[in-house]
Amino acid sequence: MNNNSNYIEKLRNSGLRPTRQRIKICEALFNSEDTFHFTISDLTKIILEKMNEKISLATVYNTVHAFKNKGYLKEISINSDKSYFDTNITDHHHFYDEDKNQLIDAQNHEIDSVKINKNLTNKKIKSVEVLVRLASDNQNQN
Amino acid sequence: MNNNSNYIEKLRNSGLRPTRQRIKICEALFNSEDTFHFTISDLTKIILEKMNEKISLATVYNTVHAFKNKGYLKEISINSDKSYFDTNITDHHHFYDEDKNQLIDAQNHEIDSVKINKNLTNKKIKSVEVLVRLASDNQNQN
DNA sequence: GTGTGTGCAAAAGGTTTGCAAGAAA
DNA sequence: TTTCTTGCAAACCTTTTGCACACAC
Repeated sequence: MNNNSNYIEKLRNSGLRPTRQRIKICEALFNSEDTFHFTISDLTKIILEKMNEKISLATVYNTVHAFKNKGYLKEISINSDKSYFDTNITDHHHFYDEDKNQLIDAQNHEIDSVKINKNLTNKKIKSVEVLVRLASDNQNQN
Repeated sequence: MNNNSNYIEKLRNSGLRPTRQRIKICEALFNSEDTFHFTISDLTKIILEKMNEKISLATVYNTVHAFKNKGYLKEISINSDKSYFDTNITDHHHFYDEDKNQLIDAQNHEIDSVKINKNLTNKKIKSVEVLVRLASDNQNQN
């Protein structure tokens, strides 16, 4: 795993000291090819159970918010239960399966880009987020 | 204000007993022509300050959720701070002004309907929500 | 009278904060 | 040695819950 030297550099370049905890969190978040969604408690659990390391909640919050501010993570609004974060920082939309409580990245072709026809004087569009909620089709149950 | 008899009927038709508290909450929410957005604490404050009536938090939560389940209110996801509700229950999208922390209903023509190109076996689309985040344009500040 | 709704206070959950001890520069 | 970071516990806020009392029917 010489990824760690990349993380150290990445952190340093962002003005964040490469501490043991932050490097672990980088490993948990960015070692996989696949992007994924998580809550703070998911992440804490992953680090504790899969990586055998205990990082205090305050530090996890701290680091996740720092990463979000640096643009390494995106926050997603699904409901007000908790905050969900996404390691996929490209512009993309989401499907939310309400039966399985599962958030799914939409592929580019699955949701056409949204046209905004509004006069935005002195304002700019920061983001356009589409959330498509899905539920089982009762007319066609099985 | 003979609106109250409408509210009483509306409540009764929904299987909700028309209590003093529920009628007050109806007045607070539905007396105006204009739709609006609110949090539970907003609503509690409005009832307390503008209508001089104290309704316990538990009852406000209770009633707002009952109204949401009956389809008289919609819940909106902006962030995970708190739940926002909308008295506009038609299909519509939102702009969120991050400078003013203000949520604005999009007019139908302002956001074109979103095309979903996904194979949804045994699933149906429950809702499509677009949230456009706005911020001040720094290239054109004033 | 019976069943539902209300109000209070306590509890629960997620998130933030203050501060002393520890690590990085 | 200076500055930033961590960890813990306490605090905070929103939301939910349990239960006795009150109200609608």
